[in-house]
Amino acid sequence: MNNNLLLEKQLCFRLYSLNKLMCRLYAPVLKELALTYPQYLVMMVLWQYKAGISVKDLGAKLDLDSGTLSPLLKRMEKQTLIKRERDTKDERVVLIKLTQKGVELQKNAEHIPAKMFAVTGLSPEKLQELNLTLDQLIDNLGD
Amino acid sequence: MNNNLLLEKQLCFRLYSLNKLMCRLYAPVLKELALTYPQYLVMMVLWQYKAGISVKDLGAKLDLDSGTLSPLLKRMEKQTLIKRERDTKDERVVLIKLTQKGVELQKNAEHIPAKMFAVTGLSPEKLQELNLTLDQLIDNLGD
DNA sequence: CTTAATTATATTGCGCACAATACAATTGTA
DNA sequence: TACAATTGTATTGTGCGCAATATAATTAAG
Repeated sequence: MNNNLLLEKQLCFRLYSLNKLMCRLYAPVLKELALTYPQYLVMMVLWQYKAGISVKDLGAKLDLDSGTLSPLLKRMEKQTLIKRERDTKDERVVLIKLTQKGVELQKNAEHIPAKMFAVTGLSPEKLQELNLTLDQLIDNLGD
Repeated sequence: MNNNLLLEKQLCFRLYSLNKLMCRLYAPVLKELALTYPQYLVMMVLWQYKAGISVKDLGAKLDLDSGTLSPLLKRMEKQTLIKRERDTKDERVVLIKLTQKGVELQKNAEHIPAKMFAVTGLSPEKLQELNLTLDQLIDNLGD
């Protein structure tokens, strides 16, 4: 009797469950900023690239394609968090830039990382070690 | 300048990325069984509970609610992998049972765990250690 | 200069996740 | 025995994630 197909044995199920748990823990915190979880990830990139970034480069950072990003960015534009404008140098490129509202939202987000770290219940050392292991795994899976 | 909002620092982003990478790695393997990733998780539970299991208990094992499971199970029923029948003891309960086709599919899935372990590039010891850390984290996040 | 290939983005369709709601079956309580 | 509360499942609507396809702009090759 082969028992390798037990749910409890699967690394993939742990990652699947943890990702869902994380999303649920972030949801109420992000609701105060009127952001979804993927939108929060986009905002983190944009807060880092305040000069603007193309959809392509944004997709490379988040590992998402235009099929996901196009509608997501349109929703964010409707909330006036971002602007979308064609690059005059290359009309194929759409540049994403924060609006003033989007820039200012960062102040309301700066408390989040510490708050979320606290709920993990991990020590800083253990978190650091886990992050390194996960980075190695991401690398092995051919990111 | 607060740099805690960098994507690269987030545990949650690593879990988000890894879950997506895992899904993509499983997709071509599961396509041979005509299963999606969540359907594969459901099948693993059903292969373990061959006598049948209620939607509620299935949802408890997978941490999914009826809003996700109901349509998913209907699609699996349409593929004749499962049967859905009301419990005569309590008509509110819907029992999920494998069909003969569903039972036999297990043979075609037994090679998957070893194959997926190989692509992680982790040693058995490292995998074991990671699984324990993730279980602890799942526990801390209040599963 | 033309035309073929490439690139960047958008669109469509499908399958999850999940909040919110609805509803029928069961249980608890007076 | 009424009838209120609870339980188990289904439905609706929104937002991803991604494969497949389309299209316009740019670049490459001859």
